Amino acid sequence: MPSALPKLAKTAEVSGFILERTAKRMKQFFHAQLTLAAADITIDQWIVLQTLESGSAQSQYEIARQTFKDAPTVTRILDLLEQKKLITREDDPNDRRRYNVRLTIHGRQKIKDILPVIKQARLQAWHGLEDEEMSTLVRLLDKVYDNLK
Amino acid sequence: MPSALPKLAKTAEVSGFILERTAKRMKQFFHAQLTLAAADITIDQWIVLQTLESGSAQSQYEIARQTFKDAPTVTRILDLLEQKKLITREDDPNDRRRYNVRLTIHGRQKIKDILPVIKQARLQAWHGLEDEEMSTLVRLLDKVYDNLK
DNA sequence: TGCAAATAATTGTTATACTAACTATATTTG
DNA sequence: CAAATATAGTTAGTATAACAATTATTTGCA
Repeated sequence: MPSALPKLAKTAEVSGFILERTAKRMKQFFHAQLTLAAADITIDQWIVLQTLESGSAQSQYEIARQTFKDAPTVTRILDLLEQKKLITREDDPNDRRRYNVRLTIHGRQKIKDILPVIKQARLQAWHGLEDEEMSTLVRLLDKVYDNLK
Repeated sequence: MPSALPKLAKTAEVSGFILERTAKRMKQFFHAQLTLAAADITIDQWIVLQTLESGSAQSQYEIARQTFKDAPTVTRILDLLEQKKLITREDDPNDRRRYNVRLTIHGRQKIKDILPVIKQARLQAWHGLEDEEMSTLVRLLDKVYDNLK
């Protein structure tokens, strides 16, 4: 029976596709929930806001690192968040190349308003997955991630 | 011990992030491999080419459905592939709204040239994952995908 | 038959991503 | 200390992606 090898190759062929498809759908879904809630921010803007929420101000470099976005992308997302008055850029007194990016009060309020929407969306996304399945999924995805470093 | 519930919430919080991170890295990696091989196409253009490879000409609607891209995205990717003379759009004699999209000889050659690069990249991406792990991953991703329909 | 609804594709707008090139400032090192 | 190098951030160009609106054509049904 010569089907073992072809089957393996076939799996590798579709897995990348399934991965991308799911990630895309997830993004679409969260984006749709934000639109529905009239959140007036995108999911990527949300990711940046949430990164800032931990407390202290952060450089754009640090934001890029934590969100896995690149520097130009962070620049533009921050431009939009600044327009919406959700963040400010302050000059860093110790390094004049840098900004310290901070949430405004308005930005903190936005997070408070939107968090329930995000939590609800997460519930739906992971519905029916056991605890153990979740950690298996994360473990396998991390393995792939490490393979591509 | 009150850690069971928080741990669950925490997992749901990071899983979407891990999923997106891995999908993004995968895309970056394949894109980098194509660039390295001077393939002169992007990964999304590759996905469309590969969809066309099965043989018969296809409508843009069909390409969109199979690749999970939307119609405008397919239109623009095909514009680029047409510029590069890798595909042609022929009028469909039975339905004047449609095009039959076909690979050119040049397009078929491009696939032949690039396939080894893609196969090698797949090997690296899925390195160290058992057969069973692969199918588990696909099963779990599909479950999430279905949750978001 | 005739008209409303559905379908295929395009165009326009906004956002994200990658690359490259650029400015300004800091750091290293010879 | 000065020159080379590295780092932080921005700008520009191209590609992908979602959404909405538009055009042309076909289908469905009264």
